[in-house]
Amino acid sequence: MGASKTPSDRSTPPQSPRKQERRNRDNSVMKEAIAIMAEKGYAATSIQEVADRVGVLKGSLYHYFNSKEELLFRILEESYLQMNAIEAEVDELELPPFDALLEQIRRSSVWFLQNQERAHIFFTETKHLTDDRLTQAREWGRAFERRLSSLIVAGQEAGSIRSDVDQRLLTRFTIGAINNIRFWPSRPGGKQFTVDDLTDGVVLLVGDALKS
Amino acid sequence: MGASKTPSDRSTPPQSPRKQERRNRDNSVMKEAIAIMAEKGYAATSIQEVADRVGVLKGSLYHYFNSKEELLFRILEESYLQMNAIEAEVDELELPPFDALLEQIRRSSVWFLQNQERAHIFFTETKHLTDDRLTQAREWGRAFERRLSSLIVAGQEAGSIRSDVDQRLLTRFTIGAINNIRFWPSRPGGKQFTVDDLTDGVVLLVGDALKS
Amino acid sequence: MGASKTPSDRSTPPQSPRKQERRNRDNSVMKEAIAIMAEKGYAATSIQEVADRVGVLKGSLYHYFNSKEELLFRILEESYLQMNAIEAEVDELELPPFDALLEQIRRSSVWFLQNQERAHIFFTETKHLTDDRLTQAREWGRAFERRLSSLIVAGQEAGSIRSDVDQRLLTRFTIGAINNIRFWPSRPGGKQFTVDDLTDGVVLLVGDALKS
Amino acid sequence: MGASKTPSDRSTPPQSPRKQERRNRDNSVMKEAIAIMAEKGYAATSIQEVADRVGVLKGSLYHYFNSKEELLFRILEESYLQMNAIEAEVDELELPPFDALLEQIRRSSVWFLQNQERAHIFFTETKHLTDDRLTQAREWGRAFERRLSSLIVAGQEAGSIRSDVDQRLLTRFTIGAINNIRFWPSRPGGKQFTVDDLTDGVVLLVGDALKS
DNA sequence: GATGAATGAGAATTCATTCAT
DNA sequence: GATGAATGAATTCTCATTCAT
Repeated sequence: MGASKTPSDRSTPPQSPRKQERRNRDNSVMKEAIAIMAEKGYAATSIQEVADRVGVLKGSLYHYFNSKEELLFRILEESYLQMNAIEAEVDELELPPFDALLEQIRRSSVWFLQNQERAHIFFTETKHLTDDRLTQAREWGRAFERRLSSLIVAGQEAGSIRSDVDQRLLTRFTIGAINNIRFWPSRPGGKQFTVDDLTDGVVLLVGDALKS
Repeated sequence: MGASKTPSDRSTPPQSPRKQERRNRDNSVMKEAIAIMAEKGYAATSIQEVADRVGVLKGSLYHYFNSKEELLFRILEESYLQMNAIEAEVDELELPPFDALLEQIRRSSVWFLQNQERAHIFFTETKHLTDDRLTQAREWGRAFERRLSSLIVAGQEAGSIRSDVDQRLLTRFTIGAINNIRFWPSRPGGKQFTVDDLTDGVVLLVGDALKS
Repeated sequence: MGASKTPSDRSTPPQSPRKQERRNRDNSVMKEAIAIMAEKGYAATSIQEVADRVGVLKGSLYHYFNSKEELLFRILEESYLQMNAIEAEVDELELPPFDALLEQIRRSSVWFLQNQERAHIFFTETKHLTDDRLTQAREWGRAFERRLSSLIVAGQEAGSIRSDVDQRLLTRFTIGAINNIRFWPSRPGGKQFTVDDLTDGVVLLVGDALKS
Repeated sequence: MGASKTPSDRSTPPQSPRKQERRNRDNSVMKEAIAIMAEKGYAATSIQEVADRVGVLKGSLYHYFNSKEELLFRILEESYLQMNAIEAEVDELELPPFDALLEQIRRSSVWFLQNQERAHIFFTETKHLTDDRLTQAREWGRAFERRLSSLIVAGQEAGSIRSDVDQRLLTRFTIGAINNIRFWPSRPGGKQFTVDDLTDGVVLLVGDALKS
């Protein structure tokens, strides 16, 4: 009956020196869910599939989250927290606006490149949340935008950023450039670029586009 | 229009002075499908919902397409054909590379802004195709990239486009900027930008970023 | 795979004498659902089971209702409407209060005995409704109670019904007697009582209990 | 109230000062299970919910019972034992049949009113038992009926209870009246009745209905 | 072309129960 | 006794698709 299961099959270790093997599924659940959702999108991702990859029955996954939507929310939240931490780091550098903006672009880009799947989900799947979760996640996005916007406005006031283009357009242009960097490494074949190659690229290009 | 279900349908015109109704239905199917898929994504869009909006029963939709995937493919194909037509128009102008690139950006942006939903689906839902349809749609995207790439390379050779950044990065940067313009008008409140405002913006910014 | 559809396949049945066999499932669905829910209770009744008895796949049942709860509501609603019609009939007789009450008891009892399953569900499963449906169903019950109550009060005022017991107790006692009649025929073995035997019984007993 | 509960069951506690904690948990399990099952019904009651209210994890509950069905059985059994004790008390009074019957009604009613939830479960959820447990619980119900029946028959023979109605109908009428008293206090608003008000009511009404 | 009942597969979720720790 | 992860089966509901009429 059942499909093997026999988790107690061990027989080798007599006492029990490692009491793991249980808990860390939580990480595994997040990891697999992120991988599948990034590839197929939230709606096309089935709990079954996540369970298969984690190696548990689908019902068991509900020990780790209460609903598929909550799982998505957690993924989004983690991403937000990490991106938020990056903002805080840049703040501490107390750079002048334009430099802060470029530093923010650089660090965000690095994070996006190192967390392509998370980043993709963040920009793509928020719409599947509902109610409070949707409200909150949208607020995260807005906060990110507000922040870039205020750096840009400050740069314009300081004269380091061009003023012949409306700050809202500059902001969206910049956000777009950052968001899109997650697609840059995609096409394999041909020599790969390093993360630094890519980030240097965006920073340079966006910098030249925005400077006054 | 709204509800009702075409009450004028039966009995009156014997021959066929209204071949248009058929056409209209067909257009209506595409239109509603685009609206819903842009909003919710392909996977979360149900045929039922499209049928409701069109005002037909679910089963009847299969007179207009053979499968949901084919419907998606048709949407994508239409978009591709229109974007392709734009490329052809730009070609006919026989401009020097950099100018051709900027003109291409401008016209693509206009199209993206006027067809936000289509554009969104194009960049977002291709992954849900399978087999031949997937292969073909991917090829469309690659062709678009190749074309921009060749303009950029030509511009670099002509000295009008910067050469201190790898052409592949310049290409992706440019594509990203175009793709992202579909999000620019989003936030309502505050004065709206016209399509021209926005296109002038991208062209200016990308131009300044790429010029040598 | 794709294509096909073969719309010209028809050819076999020329006229088609019997066009039934399809629609009347609706009655069948209600009937089987009532039987099972009366026996096991709403919560322990599975859609699967209903489908099995109706002879369709479970998914197909959703052509007949939108949710299990709606199915329950429909059963309850039908019962309510029938019981309501009985009240109206009694009203038309324009009897003095006590006689009206007894007539109401008699006719309700007949209905309860002839619709034991429905009646049982009505008194037992309302609690599984939610929101608006719950509110409405509760209101039905309250209306039934209010009506009996007003007949009893009128009887008290007319002197035909005892006044040494609070009318609310008389009302509940009467409702209880009616509700419980659905259990009277239960135990088989021994000679069965006819519906008339049983109704004569309740009317007589409740009448003697209430008369002044 | 209370009564029995068989506190002397297990081997007289040896030492252990806070053996009560255990007892309390056990009581708490019964108490919460009764509350939830009375409200939602057995089938709609989840072990999870009981555990939540008790303040233990789901799995831990299985120290207190072997299965959900056994839990139900225990609830039913407790009720039966208490009702049985009431019968015994009435027996000891050695009253003439009709008086014994009324006394039985009175005391049963008091118990039902003071144990509404238990009583409700008793009359409502027995059907969810299976096999031996079902057989036994049904026997309890039948014994209760048999007893009332024999009092009624004796009353008829003694001439104190009416003989113009078949004793089986009188029995069911009486049982119904007792069973239903658990619903009498329901509707709040307006002045509440005391337990005595209510019991006096049933006894009076049933008495008048049955007397010869 | 349109209808609408039916299919069959699969979705998310719940749940009683077990068991090693 | 208690924990909590896991099971395995079942449950409600959804959906793309078919097809006789």
